[in-house]
Amino acid sequence: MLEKTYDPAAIEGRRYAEWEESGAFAARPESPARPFTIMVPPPNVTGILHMGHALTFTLQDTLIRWRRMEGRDTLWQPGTDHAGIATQMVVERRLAEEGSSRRALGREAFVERVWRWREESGGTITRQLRRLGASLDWPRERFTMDPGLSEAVRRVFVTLHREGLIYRARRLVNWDPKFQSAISDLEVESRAVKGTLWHIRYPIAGAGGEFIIVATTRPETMLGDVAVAVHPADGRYRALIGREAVLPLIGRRIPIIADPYSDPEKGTGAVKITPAHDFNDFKVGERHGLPMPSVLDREAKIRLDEIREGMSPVPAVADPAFVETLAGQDRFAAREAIVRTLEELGLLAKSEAHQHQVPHGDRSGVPIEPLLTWQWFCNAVELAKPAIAAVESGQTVFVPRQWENTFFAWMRNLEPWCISRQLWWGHRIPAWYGPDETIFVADTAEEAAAAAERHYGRTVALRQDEDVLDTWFSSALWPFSTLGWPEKTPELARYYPTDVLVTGFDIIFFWVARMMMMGHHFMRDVPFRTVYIHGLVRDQHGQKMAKSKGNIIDPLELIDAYGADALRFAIVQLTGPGRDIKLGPARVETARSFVTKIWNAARFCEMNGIRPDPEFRPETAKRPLCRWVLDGANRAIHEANAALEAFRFDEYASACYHFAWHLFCDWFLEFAKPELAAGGAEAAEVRATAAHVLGTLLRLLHPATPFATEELWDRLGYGPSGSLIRTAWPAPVPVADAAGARAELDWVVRLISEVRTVRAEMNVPPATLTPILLKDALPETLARAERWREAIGRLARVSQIRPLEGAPPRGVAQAVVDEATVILPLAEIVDLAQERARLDRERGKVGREAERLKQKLADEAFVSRAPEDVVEENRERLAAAEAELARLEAALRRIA
RNA sequence: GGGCGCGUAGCUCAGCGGGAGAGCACCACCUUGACACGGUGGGGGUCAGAGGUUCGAUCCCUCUCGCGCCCACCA
Repeated sequence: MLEKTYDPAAIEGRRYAEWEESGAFAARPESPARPFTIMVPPPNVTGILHMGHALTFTLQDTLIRWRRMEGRDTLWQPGTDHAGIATQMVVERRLAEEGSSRRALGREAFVERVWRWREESGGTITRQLRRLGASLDWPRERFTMDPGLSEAVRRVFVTLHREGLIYRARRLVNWDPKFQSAISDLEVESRAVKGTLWHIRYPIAGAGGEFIIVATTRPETMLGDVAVAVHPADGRYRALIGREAVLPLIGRRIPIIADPYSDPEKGTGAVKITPAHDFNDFKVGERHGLPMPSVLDREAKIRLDEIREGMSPVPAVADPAFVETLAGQDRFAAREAIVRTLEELGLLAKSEAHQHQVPHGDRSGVPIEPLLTWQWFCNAVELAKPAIAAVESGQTVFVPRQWENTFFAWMRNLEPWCISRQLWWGHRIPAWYGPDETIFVADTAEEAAAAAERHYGRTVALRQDEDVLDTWFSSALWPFSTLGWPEKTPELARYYPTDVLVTGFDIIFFWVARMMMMGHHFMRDVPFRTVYIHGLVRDQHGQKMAKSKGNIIDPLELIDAYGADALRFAIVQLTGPGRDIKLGPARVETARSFVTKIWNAARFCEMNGIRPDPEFRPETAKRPLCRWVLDGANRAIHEANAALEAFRFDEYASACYHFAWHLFCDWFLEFAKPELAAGGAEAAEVRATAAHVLGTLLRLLHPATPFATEELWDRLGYGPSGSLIRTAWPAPVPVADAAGARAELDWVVRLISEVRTVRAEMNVPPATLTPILLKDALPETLARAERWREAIGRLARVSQIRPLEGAPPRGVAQAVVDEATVILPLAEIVDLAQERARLDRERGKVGREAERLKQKLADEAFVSRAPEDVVEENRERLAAAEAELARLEAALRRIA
């Protein structure tokens, strides 16, 4: 017999192992079934499960389990990402704790060390995903640095390079001084910083005492200034265009140029141009053919080697000796020293507090430094074109649709994607340099050597590029690299394009867009047909979870406390379209109550000999009760299907919840109790129906709450242990005269509810049974009441049901159900004044409704312009309201 | 600066042109033989505000207010 409450801890581990060992999660490439594929967004290999994972994996697992039960050949492709910067950071931090560093170790030993770290911690997240119940096809697990996937990366790089879509260039890039690596535009985030705007006097050359004042937040970069720009239409400076300014501290003469980049509204309207350290200045420099000296090195310290030549002392303006003291200083220290010196020289006109946006590395948290370096770039603009077209044409659809705008906005404004990183952990760029720096891009060192030999006519020593690729480069290949590309595997042919990608909006650009670019280019087809974008998990107050706020909720703690099913059901319930979800322990606790409720419904069935009956044909059910609950189950199936098809997880959950709790438990099982007690053929049909419907419910719920449903499926004998996961998704069954069954049962439900309401409001003690008298009831209503005497008696605490003959007794409470008035003779219990007030309230409510409808129907404009069916519906409602009103008034007269 | 989203019962959210809903919380009663992680009944909303379109607006349009997010050139 089932325990009184469900104990997830005792069951989950065993059930999961059973599924996994039986191969229940495995794709079946050889099966005739239509495939259904989801690629997991690969979590960081060394990561641990957080709420965001719990959300995304629960939703994916729900879809996968549903489609699997529908008979599709499901492939849910698992794997992990090497997460270049993130993982390197972790290992470097550990080295620092040991008093070592990656430089001390050297490249080879360091990379070795990262692999070891992966061995130690790489299994954590996959273990945690198992606890959540994720039915991933584990034997197919991939890692972005697996040999096969690495080969795919090299093949893509080589191909795109050959096509001119990957190239090496010396460009201004976002440089992260902490990691000492370039990062992409996406890895830069703007942060509001309270800074200072310094107004600096640049003396006009050959004009004693004249200045042009520039405003800057970055005086340390002025060492690399090559011009001062003003707007061509700015009258204030027109006379100065074409003249020269003397660059303070340095003494070099720099031109005053006219360029529309200069904004007369900003600062002083004159802007210093430092092409090597500012993206806009770089463009100005290119337009005007200006030199581009760098004054900051890879650590963002001052370097002077590119500007020494132009330095010369100028009294009261330039001081090369001071500048020399800046060499090797940190950018912020240099800033202070420069400002101090400018002030001493009287060149600081003004300094004002200034709030501005400063780009920071999203992982390092330090201000980004635009730096002129050699890097590898990918022509994202070109690759984006077919991806944009695919979304425009609907080959790939975003759900919710609005995300397509975000996607387009970004895809139509791309810059070249900087794909090289000056890190050690990652895919090393497959490019080799000859003695004269000729580049050989090849899949392997051997091929590069062969190409070099052909090129030079002799064997030469090659040096491989030191850089690795952006992590997202390999992630972009995930939908096909995991399936064996560049080999033409059966999996690739069968499972690409995938069906759905489920992920958060935060990686639409990083990942989704790039998979679409690469998928199109290499597979000539979209990587997925639907992109489902879910929200963020927040804490119960709507705050973003963050370590710094201390509001992190650990999904594993929730699983320990309430069970995986409860966490999963809570997530599914909360996942509506385009909204963040607020999840706290209270929600999960509520979801656990639901799981317990199902458990107890099953326990009731077990106790009452309700067992699955393979002989049972639902379409032959005769009892209205049976046909009614089967019809209810049919509707729940329809609702669940529609909801899941539309990715409405919330509606799927509420369809199950409502049917299970309010229809099956609250009414059906309660009605079933007397029938079961009666025994005989009728009880047998009720039993078989109950078993059938419970089976339907377990199947419907399995995608959301797999563990408890699987346990019950087994314990109640629905199928062999561990088989629910592969059992067919429920289909609606034919129900004879469903409308008739609904009419009958709905009336009974209404009658019982009315009697209960009256009793509660009249404070009739539950222990007191009351008879009810039916006035004006039609013969069929009386027959119906007679048929349901037992259930009504039990559920409404009614001792007997009689038609009212003659005048009602004194001291009654009354309620209207359709054409009949239900009279409860309460004699000494009833408080007449209270009953009058109660009926009066009812009359008021119905009267207001009737009045409203009457007015509406009296409105000529409404009747003539509204659609006929709407008018008709309103007429029917009015008739019903007026009839009820009349009965309520009659009831009031009786006790007046 | 540009764009997107959201303001509906105390809380969390559905609904998005014709009767204001759910879950939780709350109040009252109930330890009734599946379940107190339960049962029954109940109270609670000028659907942010103002205009407009319409026979009719929580729903469509405009504006205002409030909240959140994304993108954007460190003057």
